[in-house]
Amino acid sequence: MSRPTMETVAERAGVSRALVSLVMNNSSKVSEAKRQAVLHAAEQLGYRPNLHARNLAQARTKTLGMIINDIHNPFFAEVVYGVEAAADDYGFDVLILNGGRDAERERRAVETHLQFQVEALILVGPKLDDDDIIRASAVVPTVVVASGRDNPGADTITTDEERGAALAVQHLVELGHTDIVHIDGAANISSRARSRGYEKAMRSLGLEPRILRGGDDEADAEAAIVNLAETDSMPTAIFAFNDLVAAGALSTLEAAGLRVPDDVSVVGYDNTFIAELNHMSLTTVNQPRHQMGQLAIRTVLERIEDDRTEPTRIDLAPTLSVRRSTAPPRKA
Amino acid sequence: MSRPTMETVAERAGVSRALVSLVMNNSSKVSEAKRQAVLHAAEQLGYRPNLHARNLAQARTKTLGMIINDIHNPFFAEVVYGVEAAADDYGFDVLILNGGRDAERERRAVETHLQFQVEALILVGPKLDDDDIIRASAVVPTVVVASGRDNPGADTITTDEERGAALAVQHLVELGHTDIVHIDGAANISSRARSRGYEKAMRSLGLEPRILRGGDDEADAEAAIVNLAETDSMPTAIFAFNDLVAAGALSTLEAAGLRVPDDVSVVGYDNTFIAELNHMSLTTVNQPRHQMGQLAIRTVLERIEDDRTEPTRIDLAPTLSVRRSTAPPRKA
DNA sequence: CAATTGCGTTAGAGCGCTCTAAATCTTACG
DNA sequence: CGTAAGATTTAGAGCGCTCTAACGCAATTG
Repeated sequence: MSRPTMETVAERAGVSRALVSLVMNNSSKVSEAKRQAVLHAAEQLGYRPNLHARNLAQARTKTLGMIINDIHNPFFAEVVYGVEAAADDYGFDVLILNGGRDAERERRAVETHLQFQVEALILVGPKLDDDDIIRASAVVPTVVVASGRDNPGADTITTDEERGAALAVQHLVELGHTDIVHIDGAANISSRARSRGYEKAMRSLGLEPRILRGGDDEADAEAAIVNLAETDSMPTAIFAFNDLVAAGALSTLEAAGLRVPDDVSVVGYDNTFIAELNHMSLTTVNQPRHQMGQLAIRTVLERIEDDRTEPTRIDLAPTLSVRRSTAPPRKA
Repeated sequence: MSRPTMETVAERAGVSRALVSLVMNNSSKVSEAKRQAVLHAAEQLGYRPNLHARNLAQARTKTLGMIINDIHNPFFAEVVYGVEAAADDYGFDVLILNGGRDAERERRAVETHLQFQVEALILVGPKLDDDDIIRASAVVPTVVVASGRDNPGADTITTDEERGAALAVQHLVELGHTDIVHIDGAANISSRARSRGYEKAMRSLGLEPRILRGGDDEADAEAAIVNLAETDSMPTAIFAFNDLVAAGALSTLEAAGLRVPDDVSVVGYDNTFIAELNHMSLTTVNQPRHQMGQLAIRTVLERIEDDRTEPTRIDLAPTLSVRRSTAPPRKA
């Protein structure tokens, strides 16, 4: 009652196993008659090639391993779609493993993928440290997506996050704001670049930067804003580390009786789903996620084919999506 | 320069290939000395067992195939976490494939999983039709999660969506509402059960149901509400098909100058991420997603072990998460 | 008509691993 | 010291597939 094999199909079709193999790989050198016979037999038996056997026999698997930082986070979903679209074009399967925001789990996921003999590894927003990435890329071509730092040994696809932050600042300044506070991402991997971008942009425009410690979600924003309201002066605009922090800012501000954007403008980062909700309508910095996913695949596959050895780094340009959470400051 | 095999390790450690195999499967009948020698050699060579070879040699793969309706949708993420946690306990790997809201892609994903010889299939909110599911479950034990209908041949894990809708109605009625409109999910798979639940609950409380055609996202809600405002009478409460539709209702209502919950109460469904945002704070029906994921694995694995043949159906109880989008109706 | 060509087909080895059965080595006991 | 029992180790077949080399046969050619 076990599954039919090529042998079974061959017998039924009255041909050799090798011929069945040729048909399955639609080789051109099979007579139409035999091809039909084989296909028919396969159909009848519900035959399905065993990928493990095939992968073992060929030296390759035509399979890519992708690890996503956190499947919860819709930011990564778009990248996944880009990856899948491109992989499809090249005829590769993509196996997805969930990192679950945990470096240890990611490490195990890498191990699993390697045991599956994937031909390349795509790490989306990895929690892994440099050593892990070096180790992985020593075994198989590796590309890191959406993680700002340099990834030794691996290809890297990111956006210029400093620039993204600058775009946000620039937009606010153009609206007339001069008192702009940044709530940062604390220990988050992208936090450094975004804060730096904010700070540089402010200074270059002759404005004084003010950075508050935030985090990566709503609750973190609340603390920062309460602090602002109580001990410090309220600015006319806030540039948040990401959309979630911005969402937190929105509700905390409104709870404090301040209106967005009339009293305070708010800018987020990532252009997630949340920012798009009409009810939030958050001005935010956008990263071309789909394109990033596609480029990741192209880069790494081309690396396999041309066996290039030095890693590439591609920095894409972020853009600003202006919505209704920003407006000129209230006239003093 | 190709990867080391068991043979390589065996040679280096001065033992037979079989012994290496025993060590890799940490068998108890290996002397400590040899075990160390083998582990050491493996370490030095960066040896990694080839899963394809292993899967071919054993009759089994210890791998499960999961297909997610849409990786964009955070609703499913929680289910994934439940599935992964449970699969871990049983020592199974879970391979994730993205359905991308497209039946055809899901069909291909099933095919891929079957070729990988997964031991069971977990379909989360599938777009597949009955025939597809019957076909799949004829080949491998299959469990469907979060898809209300009966799935012939497959195990099913859902919540009682009729009951969920009733909870929403009940809550609104307890607050004092009598004029409650439902914006449905149009062709969406869960739409029927939720509308039916709404309708039954209304009637059993002696109230007249009013159902408007919605859809599955924000834009669909807008049309429905505009219609309500222009040609029909505005109710005091709206029960939306899901959180996204509810979010759409929120913004459309506010754009029309109506306040939530002062003028109109709004209830969503699914308790996603969005509902939780402070700024939205949506009262919504919750499904125990994590538990659903866990149960899916238990059910299907137990099915493998006990080789039970008739499919099981588990219906979990939904609960209501009350937040700030609902309140007593304004006194007339 | 024998020799050559080329297409369609097949035999058989081999991919890296597990598993059974058998071989070898220890240890213990009379 | 011989031998049986038990503990380790190994040889070798086989998992389902691909791939190379070779084979059979019809068509072509001198």
